[in-house]
Amino acid sequence: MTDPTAITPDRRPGGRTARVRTQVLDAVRAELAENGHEGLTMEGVATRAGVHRTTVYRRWRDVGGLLVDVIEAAGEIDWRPPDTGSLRGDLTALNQEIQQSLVVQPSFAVALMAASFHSDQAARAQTRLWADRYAQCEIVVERAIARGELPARLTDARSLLIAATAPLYHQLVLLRADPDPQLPERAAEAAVLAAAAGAFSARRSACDPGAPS
Amino acid sequence: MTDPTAITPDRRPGGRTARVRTQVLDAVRAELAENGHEGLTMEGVATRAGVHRTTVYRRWRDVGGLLVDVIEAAGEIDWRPPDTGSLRGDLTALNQEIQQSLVVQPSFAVALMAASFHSDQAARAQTRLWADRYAQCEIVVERAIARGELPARLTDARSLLIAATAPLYHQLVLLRADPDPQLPERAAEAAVLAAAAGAFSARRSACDPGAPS
DNA sequence: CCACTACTGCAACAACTGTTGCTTTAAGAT
DNA sequence: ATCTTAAAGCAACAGTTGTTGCAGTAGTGG
Repeated sequence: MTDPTAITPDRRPGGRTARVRTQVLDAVRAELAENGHEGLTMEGVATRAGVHRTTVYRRWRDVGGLLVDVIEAAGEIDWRPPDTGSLRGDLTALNQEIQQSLVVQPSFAVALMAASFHSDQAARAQTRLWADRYAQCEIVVERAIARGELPARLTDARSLLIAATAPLYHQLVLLRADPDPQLPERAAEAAVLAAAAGAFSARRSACDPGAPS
Repeated sequence: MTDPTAITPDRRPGGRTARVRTQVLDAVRAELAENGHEGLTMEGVATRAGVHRTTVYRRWRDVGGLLVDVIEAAGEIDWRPPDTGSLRGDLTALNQEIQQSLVVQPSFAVALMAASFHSDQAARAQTRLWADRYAQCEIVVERAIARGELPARLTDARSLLIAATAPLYHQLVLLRADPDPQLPERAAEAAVLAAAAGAFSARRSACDPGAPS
């Protein structure tokens, strides 16, 4: 007999269960792309996935649960920041990517942001995803430092990246301005100039491993 | 007899009608503050306002309609940007105000942003409100130019203001980072340095009255 | 091939949301 | 004071959302 308290909790990851999961997640993405995050309902997802309502309710509980799963799946695709040979070029390319993802209609990225206001779970999942992305981007700054484009080691990569990218999100997501084709480059340029002038340096934060206590 | 097609459309702005409106809008603000934008339901607002559901449905149609009214009311309070004597000081103070409004729990500002994803009407109303606020802030840049802190006339006020304030919204609203007491000053400083280095200058946009075609 | 049971499907249900026709109240005009 | 009618209240209704008990299906291990 199988011990119910064993480490293996008698789950069934294979076959139908897995198939239903992909069907449902695909349906979520499709609904999200088609109707925006407004039109994302448990009912709609279930119908499109060819699965019964009850199944979706039981396995994902609510819309937030669905989004968490989708967001985490999005985090698994491997992504590399651009490498153009200059900091300004890298940041501009990065911003263009961001602008692209925010401008396409319907925007999956915007839908995720909007939806993350719905559920704490989804919000946390998205925060994790973004933290990962920014961490991956730090290499851009490190390369710039290695090339001597920035004051050595005195630049806080995260702050620089935020400064470079934040205006895009602000304009397109929060202010809902019309996309400006020059903005990616201008925002990147401004961040580079600020960095060269010594902003983003010597951030006295909790995680300063170099400082002898 | 009163001509029904007269300019006066036989509205009744006074008395009960006005009283109901303030009751309902107060209720919206209270619900928003208490339960966040999630807990904002027509039913809840009506009950709290001591008014019947149908009344709220008929006059405001849906949650978006309620928010439009609240947002427009918020635009009517007169607000002045800080005036500390220096660009850096002004922007820092402005950012501190923004951070304050985003950090207080529960945040009315965040609730409005979250809610503006719900309805196009609310989104448009909020866009208008924000455009007003940024327009009001341009005086801060103009004063700095007048003081000679910035390269004369070559600075696009709007871009500078966006660069200075965007990181706050990005960190606190979208990334949901813990508030950093130094961020308002650092973001302001970075924007000032970038401006001094000539970013935000000579924006070639549609509204360039000075250029002879 | 068979038994076990995790997972899904189904159907009936309660709760909530928004609508509609009608009645009642009270603001504003005579 | 009285009349008119915009606006609010009321009640009954349809549609939607989420839950629950039970029955059926199909992985998984023997």
